[in-house]
Amino acid sequence: MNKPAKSASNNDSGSHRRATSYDVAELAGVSQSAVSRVFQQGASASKEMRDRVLTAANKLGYRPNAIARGLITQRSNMVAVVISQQTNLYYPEFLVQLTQRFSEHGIRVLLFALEHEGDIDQMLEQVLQYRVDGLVTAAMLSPQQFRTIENAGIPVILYNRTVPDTLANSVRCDQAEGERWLVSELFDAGHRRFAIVTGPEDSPVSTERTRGALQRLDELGIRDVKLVRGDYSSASGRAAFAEIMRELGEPPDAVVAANDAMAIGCIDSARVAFGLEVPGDVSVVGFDGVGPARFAAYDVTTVRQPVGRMTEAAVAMLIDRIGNTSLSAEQRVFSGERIRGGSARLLDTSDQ
Amino acid sequence: MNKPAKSASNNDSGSHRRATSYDVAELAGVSQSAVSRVFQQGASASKEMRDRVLTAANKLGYRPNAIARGLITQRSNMVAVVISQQTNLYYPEFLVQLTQRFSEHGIRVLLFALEHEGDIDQMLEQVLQYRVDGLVTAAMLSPQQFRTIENAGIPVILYNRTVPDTLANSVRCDQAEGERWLVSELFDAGHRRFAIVTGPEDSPVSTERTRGALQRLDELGIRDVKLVRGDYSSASGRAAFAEIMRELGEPPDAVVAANDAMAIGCIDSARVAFGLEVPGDVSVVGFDGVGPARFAAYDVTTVRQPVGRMTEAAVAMLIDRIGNTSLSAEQRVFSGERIRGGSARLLDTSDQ
DNA sequence: CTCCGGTTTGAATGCGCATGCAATATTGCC
DNA sequence: GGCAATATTGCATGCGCATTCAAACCGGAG
Repeated sequence: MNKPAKSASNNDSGSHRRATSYDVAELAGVSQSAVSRVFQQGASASKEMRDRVLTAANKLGYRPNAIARGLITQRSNMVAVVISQQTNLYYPEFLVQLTQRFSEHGIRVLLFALEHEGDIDQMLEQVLQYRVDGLVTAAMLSPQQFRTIENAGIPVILYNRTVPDTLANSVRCDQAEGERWLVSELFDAGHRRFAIVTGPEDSPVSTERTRGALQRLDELGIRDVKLVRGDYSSASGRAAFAEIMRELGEPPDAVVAANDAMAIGCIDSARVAFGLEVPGDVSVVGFDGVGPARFAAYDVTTVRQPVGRMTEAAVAMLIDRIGNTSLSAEQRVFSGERIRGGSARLLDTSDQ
Repeated sequence: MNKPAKSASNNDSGSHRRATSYDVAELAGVSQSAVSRVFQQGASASKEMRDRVLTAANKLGYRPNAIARGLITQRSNMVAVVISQQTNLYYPEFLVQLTQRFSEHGIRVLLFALEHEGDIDQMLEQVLQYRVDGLVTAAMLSPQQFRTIENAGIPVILYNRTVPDTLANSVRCDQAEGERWLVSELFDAGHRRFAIVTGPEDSPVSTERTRGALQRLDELGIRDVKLVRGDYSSASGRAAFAEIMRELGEPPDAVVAANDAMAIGCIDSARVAFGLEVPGDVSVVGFDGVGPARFAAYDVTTVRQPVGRMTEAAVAMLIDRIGNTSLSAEQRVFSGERIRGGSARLLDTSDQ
C-alpha cells in the first residue's frame, strides 16, 4: 500500500503494455541502442553498461521482441515444417527430433499439418507470409509450388519426397531398395505366390515401395501378383488380407504390405479370421520398423527407416542452405535397416 | 518457348528483395495504405481499386509480411504448443489435430518439443520473445513459470497438467477415475493380488493414475500391492513384468500398467519369457487406448483418452481467452472411454 | 601536455505494415 | 441542382528493434 499499483518485481500483472527496449533504456539511463547491443551476440558493451541494462531489463521483465527483430534483420529464425497426418502417426519421432535439432541451432519450428497431401496451397501461402527462413516438407509439392517457394528465396528440403523434373534438396530413405531386399529374402526362402497390400494412391512412398517390390518380383520371373489397396491403417490391412483370401481362395505364400501397420493387420486377420499361422501358413512383411512392429506377438520382418540420421541430415542441409542460398541441390539417400523378424519364414543366415 | 525466361506470373528468380506493399502501390499507381487495405478483412476499397492492386500484387508475387503485420497489430496469430517426447509418441493425433484446428481459425502453431519435462525454462523464454498469442502446454509448469507467462498477458491452456496452488485453464482426462474403474472391474472379477507398473517419476499423469489405482485398491481392502517403475516404453513393461515375477515368484492376479505400451510389454513378457497365458494366468490392463492396444494379439483392457474432444476444447478455450483476456479460469475434465478388451479376465456384462 | 588508435556510446534511420485523420469522391434525397 | 451523408483514398505516423555514423571517451606513447 505504500506504493502505487506498479510493484518493483515487474510491471503490473498483465493488463499493460510489454516493456520495450526504450523502457529499459530510460530506466537504466542509457540509450535504446545500448539496450539493443546488450541483447546481442557480437556487439560491444562495457561491463558496467551490461550490468545496468540487465538490471533494468530484469526489473521490467523485458524480453527482446523476436517479431520486431525479425522484421529488421530479415531473419525470422523460424522454419516451416509441413507434415501430413500419416507422417506423425507412423513416425512420431520425426517431428520431435526435427524440432529439437533445430532448437539447438536457435531455430523455431512453425508447424503445418495437412489433412491430406494435396491441400498444400493455402498452407504455402501462410508459409510465405511468415517469412520463414526455410522449409522442410514431408508432403508432396508440385513443380509449380516448388518454384513459388524457391522464387521467394526460401530453401526447401524434401523429406521422402521428390518433385518431378526439378532439382531439389532432399533427404529420403530408399524405399524401392528396401522392398527389393524383402522380396528377395522371401523368394530365396521359397515363396512364390505373392500378394501386395499397397498404401493410399496419393502416397509417393507407397508408390515407390510397390514399384520396388513389383520390379524385383518381375526380375525373379513372378508376374502374377495379387494387388490390394490399403490406406496404411491396420484395419485396412485386415480388410486387405480378407480380400486376398476371398479372391485367391487360399493364402498366398507371402504378403508384402506397404507398411508395418498393415502388415500387423494382415497378421491379425490371418490368425483370427482365418486361423492361419504366421509365418507357418503365410509370411508377412512390412516397412518402417515402427514401435508396434517390434512387439513379440508380431515381430514383423521389415525395413526400418533411419529417422534419426534422416532428421539430422535434413536439419544440417537446411541450415547450410539458409546460410548460403546459392548451394547447389543435393540428395541424400539412406538405406533402411533390414530387420529379419519372425513374421516371415526366411532362410537361416547363421553367417557368424 | 514463346516467352522470355521471366514469366508473367511473378518477378525474377529469388535473388532479389521480396516485393513490399510500396512496390505494389507504385506499380498500381495507388498509395501504400490502399494496398494494405485490400489485403485486409474489414477495410473499405472500391472494386476497381481492389482489381488494380491485386493485379499488381500478382505480377510482383507480393504477399503481406506477417511479421510486420504482427508488429503493428500486436497479434502474431501464432500460438506456442509445448510437448514432451512422450506426448507425441503416445498421442500422435494430439499435435496434428491441434494444429489443424488452430489452422481453421487462422492461427499457426509454433512448436516446442522438450526432451524431458523440466527443461522448460529456456523454452518459455523463446515463447515470450516470439509474442505468441497463447500457449498450450502438455508439459508441467511451475507456479513461478506459470506466473511469468500470465504476467506477460499470454493465455495458457494446460493439457493433462495442473499447476499447484494456481488458478489455470486446463483440459484434462480424469486419469484417476479411469484407473479406479479398471481396478474395480478387476476386483469384481475376483482379482486380489495386484501389481502396478508406474510411469516415470516426473510424469504427473503417471502419478495421478497410480494414485487412483492405489486409492481404489485401498478402499477395497487391498494394501499389499507390488509397485514397479517403468518409463512408458514397452521394453520397460517387459522388464517390469520380469521383476514382478522375480520378486513374487509367481504371477499376480492382475498387472495394472500406467499406459498401454507397458501393458503390451507385460503381456509379451508373460507369454514369451514365462509361458503364461493372458488373461488365463494373469490379467493385464493399460491406459490410453492407443492404436497398438487394439491389435488382436493384445486387445488391451484400457481407458481411452478422448483426444479429439480434448484438443477441440483446448483450441476453443484458448481462442476465447485470446479474444477476452479477462475470462476467469476454467477446467474441463473428460472421462475416458472404457474399453473392455481381452487382456483381462472380467465379468461378463451382457446387460443387453 | 598533446596526439593517435581503439573502444564505447548515442542520435538517427528504416524494416513493412496498419491505422487515425483529413481530403476527396460518390451517392442519396429533397 | 444542391446539400448532407457516406464511402473511398492518401498522408503521416509509429509498432520495437538493429545498425550506421559520428561523437565521446580512454589510455598510452611521444
